[in-house]
Amino acid sequence: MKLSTRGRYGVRLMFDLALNGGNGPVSLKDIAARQEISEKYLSNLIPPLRSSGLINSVRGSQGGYVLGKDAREITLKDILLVLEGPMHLVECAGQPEVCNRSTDCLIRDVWSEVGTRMLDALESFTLASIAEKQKQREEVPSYSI
Amino acid sequence: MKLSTRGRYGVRLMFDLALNGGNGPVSLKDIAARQEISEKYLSNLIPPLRSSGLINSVRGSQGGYVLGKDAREITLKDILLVLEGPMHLVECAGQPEVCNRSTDCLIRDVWSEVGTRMLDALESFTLASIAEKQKQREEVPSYSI
DNA sequence: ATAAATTCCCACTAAATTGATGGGAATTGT
DNA sequence: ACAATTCCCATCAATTTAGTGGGAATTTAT
Repeated sequence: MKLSTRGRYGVRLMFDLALNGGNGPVSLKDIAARQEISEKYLSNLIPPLRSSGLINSVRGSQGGYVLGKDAREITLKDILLVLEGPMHLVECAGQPEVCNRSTDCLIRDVWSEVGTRMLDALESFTLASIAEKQKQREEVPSYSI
Repeated sequence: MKLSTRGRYGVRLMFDLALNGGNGPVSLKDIAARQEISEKYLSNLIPPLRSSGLINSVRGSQGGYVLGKDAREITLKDILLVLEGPMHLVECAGQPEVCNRSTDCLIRDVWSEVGTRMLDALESFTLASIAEKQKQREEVPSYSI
């Protein structure tokens, strides 16, 4: 039940875009450098992010990527659904026809419930809200010695 | 982010025990037959379940397994933790030392929060509560034609 | 005693998923 | 023209997961 690197790196990519995308497109090279992730690996995450509208691209020199919509409207759920596929805990959560035992179908309801709560939690975080927290943290001086 | 078969089958095994363990130990063979899962595969799940106290075993002919404690005290979280290991969404959720970038550490808090909510959801289901739901479902006549 | 049923414990193989990399064509600003 | 980029093909390696095999030990029933 671990999140794959694909999902984790994707979120960092998007978060980096949210923080650094203020003035023009940001190149993958820059993101990769800041996040210390192989540019090559990140490039694999681009197509799904782009085709789902979460990012837009600008080709050519000085090109790069920008968020496809406002950071307040992009949630972790959005990003992870695109990169990890439907996040049902079990296959049959969406397709009842896979499951023909009654006891099993009962348990399926349980998985659905848990999955829903998980997705709700993921949906409650937007790129903007995470960035906001970050800002607050930087403002408040540390009390440690 | 799918649950592995290990976890799913493990829950079904435990649920089967909760339903059929009223009179004496239940053999793996019976569980495997009812749940339509290879007995061999199920046998792999036994050692961790046993060493964690979720089940007890009775060896020899007429032997089998019984729940290690009351069905009201066994949650899905208990079962999945034993079979799938710590369910942090990311490695560093428990060990901050793995992560040395501030932006990353911020996101780590997010993963922790989501993980906590997920575990809370899993903890809210006990074998007894699931069995109870099952009973209710069987009592209520269906209104479909 | 013997046989049958059953847990228990070793290890191994096959399949699927995930992580990571390579190379080159197309596009665009300088 | 050139350099910086996205873009799109594909491949390889590593890890995890699924599933199987065989036999020793234990206990009950006959």
